[in-house]
Parts: sequence; C-alpha cells; structure tokens
Amino acid sequence: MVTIKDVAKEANVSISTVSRVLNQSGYTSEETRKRVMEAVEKLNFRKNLMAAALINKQTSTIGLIIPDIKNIFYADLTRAVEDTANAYGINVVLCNTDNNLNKEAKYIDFLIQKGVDGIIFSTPEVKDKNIKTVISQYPDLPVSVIGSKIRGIQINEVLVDNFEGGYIATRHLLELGHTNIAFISGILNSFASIERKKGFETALKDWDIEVNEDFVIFDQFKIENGYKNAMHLLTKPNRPTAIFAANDAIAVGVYKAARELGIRIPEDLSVVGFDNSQYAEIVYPPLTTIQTPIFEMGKRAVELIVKMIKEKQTVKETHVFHPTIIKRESTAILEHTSPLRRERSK
Amino acid sequence: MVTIKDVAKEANVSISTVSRVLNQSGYTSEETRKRVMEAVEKLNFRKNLMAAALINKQTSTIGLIIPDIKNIFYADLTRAVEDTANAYGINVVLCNTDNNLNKEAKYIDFLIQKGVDGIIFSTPEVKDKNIKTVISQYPDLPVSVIGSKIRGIQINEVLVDNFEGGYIATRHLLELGHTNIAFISGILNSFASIERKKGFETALKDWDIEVNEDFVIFDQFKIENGYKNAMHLLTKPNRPTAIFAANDAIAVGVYKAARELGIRIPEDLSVVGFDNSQYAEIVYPPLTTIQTPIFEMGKRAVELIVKMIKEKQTVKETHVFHPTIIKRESTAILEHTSPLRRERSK
DNA sequence: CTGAAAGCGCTAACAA
DNA sequence: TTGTTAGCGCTTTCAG
Repeated sequence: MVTIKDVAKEANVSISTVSRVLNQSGYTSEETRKRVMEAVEKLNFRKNLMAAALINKQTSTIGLIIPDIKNIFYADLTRAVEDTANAYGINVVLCNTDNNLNKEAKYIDFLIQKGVDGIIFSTPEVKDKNIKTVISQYPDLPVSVIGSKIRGIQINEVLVDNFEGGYIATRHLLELGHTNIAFISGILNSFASIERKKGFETALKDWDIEVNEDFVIFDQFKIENGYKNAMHLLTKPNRPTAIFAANDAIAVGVYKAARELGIRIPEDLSVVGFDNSQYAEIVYPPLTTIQTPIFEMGKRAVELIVKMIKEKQTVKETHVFHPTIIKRESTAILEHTSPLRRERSK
Repeated sequence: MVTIKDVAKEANVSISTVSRVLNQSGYTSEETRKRVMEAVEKLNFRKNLMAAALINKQTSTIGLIIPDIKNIFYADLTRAVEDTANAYGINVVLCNTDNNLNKEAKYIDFLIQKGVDGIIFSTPEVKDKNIKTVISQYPDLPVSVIGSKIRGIQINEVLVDNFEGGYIATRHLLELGHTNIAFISGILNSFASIERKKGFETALKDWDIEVNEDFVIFDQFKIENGYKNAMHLLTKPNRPTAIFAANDAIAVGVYKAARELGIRIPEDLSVVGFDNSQYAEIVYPPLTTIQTPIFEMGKRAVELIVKMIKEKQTVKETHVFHPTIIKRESTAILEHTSPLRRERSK
C-alpha cells in the first residue's frame, strides 16, 4: 500500500507538504505541487480516507435505513438518495430492516461505530423508538426522516401530504359519480395509512357521504393483501363501485381479485392507487394513481444532512411535498359502469 | 465522544486492557473484564471502527456495483447481497453506475480510498475495463463478479447458465408446437444476450428449424424496447406465434404491444420471459419465465469475498447456477392458437 | 494478567 | 513556502 510517506520521499518533500497539496490547504509553490502530483501519479497513490476520517471526523458516508429494497418504492427512493449523495461525494450504506426494530438497532449501532456522517430513515411504521434513541444519544449526528412524523421531538422531516393525497384520490372518484367507495390500506401503524384514511374520510364528508366502516380496511401494503381484501369486498352483496388502494401494490391485488371475479376495470370498478410506482404502467388497464415526488424527497433528505454537516449545527426542518394525481385508465364515470353491476351493487 | 481512554479511566485499568476485553484477545481476569464491561455500559461506549480499521486493515464494508437499483432484478440481487453480508457483519455501499464506465471508475476509486474489504460487480455489459484495472492494480483486493464472464483474467465469477436458460425457454415453445418464434433481446454487448441467443438458436436447430434473422432483435433490456420491437414484429405479414423475451421487462413490452394490436396472449401469441421477476406475476396473464436463482447467486458472491478475506488468499472460483422454467399462463399449445391468426401468420 | 509505548496513515498547528 | 511534531482512537508487541 502506497502511503503519503512514499509520495513524500518520491517527491523529495515532507509529508505535510504532500498533505497540503492533496487537500489544497495552505500554501504550496506551483513547482512543488507539480512534483508531488507527479509522484502521486507515478506511485498511483490513493489517500487512505480512514486515516483522514480519524482526524476530520468525517467519513463521507451516510446510512440509509429502509424496510426492504425489493419494494420498488424504496428502490426508487434509494436511487434518489444515492444519486444525490454521490453528487456531494458521499457514499450510502444500505440497511434493510424488514421493519424489525432489533435489526434496525443493530444497523444503527454499526453505522455509528463506523462514524457515518448521518443517517436517513425511511421507515413507514410508527415505531420510532430507535430514532428517538439516536437523537437523544447522538444529538449532533445529522438525521433526517422521510415519510414519517416523529412525535415529541424536533427532527428533519421530509414528508408528502398524505392527507391531501387521500383527499385527491377520493375526490377524483367522487367527481366521477362514485358514492360506494372502499379504502384498502396498509398497516394501521403507519402515518401513510392514517393520513390517507383521513383524507379519504374528509372527502367523503365534503360530499355528504357517510363513511361505511366495512369499506375501510387496514392490512399490509402488499399485493397479496390487496387481493385478499378486495376479494372480501367485491363478493359482498353491496360491493363498492370504486376502490382507493393506499398504494400501488394493493391496487395490483385489487386487479387480480377483480379479474378472478369477472369484474372489469374500469367499467365495473374504478381503482385508484398511490405512489405512481412502476406497477402503475405495467398493469392493464394502466393505473390511475397518486404521485409522490420520491426523487425530490430523497434528494431533500440528503440535502438536509449535507446542510447539517456543513453548518455544523442541528437544523431541524420539516419539508412537506404535495402529491398529484396521475389519471390513467383505471377509473371511469359511474354512468359508464355496467348497469348489471350497478344493479347488483344496490 | 466516548473513547477507550474514558473507559480505561472509569474502570481503573489501562487502555490496552480495555482493548483486550473488547476484542477478547489475550488474557484478562474475569474480574477486570467485568469492571471494564460495566464502564463500557455506563459510558455507553462505542468503538471507533475507523481507528481500528487503520490497524486491522479491515473496514467490514464491501462495495456493490450495479447499473441501477430501480431495476427490480438488481433490487433483488442487492437484497441478497446485503442480507448475506449483514449476516457476516459486513455493510454494503451501494453504487449505481448506469453502465457508465466513468461513473464506475469514480466509485471504484472512492471505495478503494475508503478501504473496502471487497467489491462485487454486477454489470451486465461487456465493458470490463475497470474490473481488469482493479484486478491488476489491487491483486489482493477480494472481487467477485455476478453474471458476466471476464475474458483473459482469473476472477471469482458467479454465473447463471444463460445458454441453458435460452435453450429451455425455446424448447418449451417448441414443445408447444411453435415454429415461428422470435427472440427479442437486450443490448448486444452483454453476456446474457449473447448466451441466451445461442441457447435460442441451438434449440431451434435441434428441432430442425431454420433461424429467421429478422426474428432476432437486440436492443435494450427495457419495457419500451420490448414494446417497440414487438410492435415491429407483430405487424409483419408473417408474424411470430411465439416470442422469447430476454428478460421480463421486455416481455412486459410485448404484452403491451400485443394488447394494442388485439393479439391475445396466450391464444394468439405465446410469450416467455427471463428472470422471474416481480413483473411476471403482476402482468396478465401471468408470465411464463426462466428463473435465475438471484438470491443464491448474490449470496455466493458475498461468500466468495468473505472466503478471500478470511483465507487472505485470492481464491478464484467460477460458480455456475442453473436456471429453471416457471410455467405460468402466457404460453399455449399452437393448436389452440386462434385459426384466424394462424391463417394470417402464414 | 496488566501497562507502557510504538505506530496505523493522515492532518494541523507551530516553527523555521 | 516548507518541515517538524503532536496527535486522531485504536491494537499490539514487549516488559513487568
């Protein structure tokens, strides 16, 4: 391994001079600079960042904690985070927790031992014990949270207005004339579920429609759960004419159930998803869904970390992004809904 | 920040004793061990792994270089790698290169400066310049490559038998009675494309069917390219009755084209994909596809790295995994193909 | 069994 | 403008 010492010898200067030209700090004559660079080139020297980190207290590494990279939502988010971090010369260490608090705690411990410059959490469930511990135990460690609100503490938050998303989705259905709308959500213990449900209910109320509690289901944000619950809902004598799925995966499950039951989308059933993930364009008919600006959110989360690192002070900001609806072909005016089905659904 | 020094003071021992109990190296009396551990607990001490790495020359971090985590194939692979690495107490730094050699080179540089314990490459294209540079410049750095063969050098390789996959896929179609089979592949410069094509052609030859060069297309491994090329193929006067898509994304594009043209799958057109990705179960009808054991491959790649780290010698092994076909509903016997279409396709 | 001391590769005063 | 020196937090001989 080539060290700064070897370079110094080769260039006939002291190691501090080498350090200076490497870091462009302090004064160095153009001539020695050149000599050093030549030596660096010749020996193919690479600075040992670990040694530097020991002094700088900066590893140019951040940790990203998510449930599962296989979930496309997190894949998109991860890409956004990694791209942005990379632009700032920062690497990201990936941590898949499966929403397991113990696993999460272990990752956090490891990251801290490694001296990461910050941690980004995007953990959907309302289990913020670890985050709170980190904040209280390492108050100077830059942290930002994507997608969840942490109660009781000040922290960098990057959020999408889930209430608004739920409202917009439901309003779209309402405007198409639907009144019999179901909401299939993910885990109850998540801000996304809670807020989207509030948006759903508020829209219904604004249209003077009573919320049918049988039509509000919390389960998991997965295809199979969407399928299971849609099966349940769509085989009721008084089945909904529209379903608002709390994410696109659930919507995919709804599609599957509808297909098995011979219910056509959108003729017999309108479906709205959430996330505007890759799924939305793959399914048929293309899914109308709520778009969350994932890239922007991931980017902002990194920027907040970078800001904290640079300003060496704990900024605590909350950024709320607004969702938009992407209208595709999974929703239709109620009048167009097949009369037979309408009849049956009364 | 709490250091080993603080712990030593608290426990009334020297720092070397603390180091010893922390690493369970050398002798320590049970009593002092306890005292030290209590101090560790009390002060909530976390070892600074960077400092340790400076001496051990081990960072317990590996780099994973892929084109794009948003591509579900790589998301699955990444999860496999991360899970396995984590089991060995190793973190993974994610690097998305977009198949850009410059970007890749920068990542490699950064990883080496950080002193990663190894690098795993899963870069589909036949652009192995950087890998070769790494191997020659850092012969002791553990490296493994997933999915590609690097010519001219010895290196750890974890491969799937793409030829076999191509053969099996085509044989399945052949056995269903298809003779007019097209192959839509990804980029020509990838081992996957090349080998799968060979398998395709060999199967055809084994059935005494001449390869129609117009029916062999290389483009990109993406939905839109599958769509574009399927459009082209399916609007020919003599259109294929079956398409073997070199990955599931391309197959999704084929579905889209078929739908627009009113061609039913599998009645009018059989489709086989490759990868058995999430897409395969989301589309309708569920896609028959070739399964590559991604998890096993990712796992093996990490194990090879770990082996190299432990044995401190450069093992160079090639592991070939075998693909299997997952039969779902996108393929059908030619006799069942609608006569009208069959007529037209003559 | 324990402590003193050297040093990993680098940075940053401080002198010169 | 450059070199000397003292560490960063830890591990590891080597004495004791």
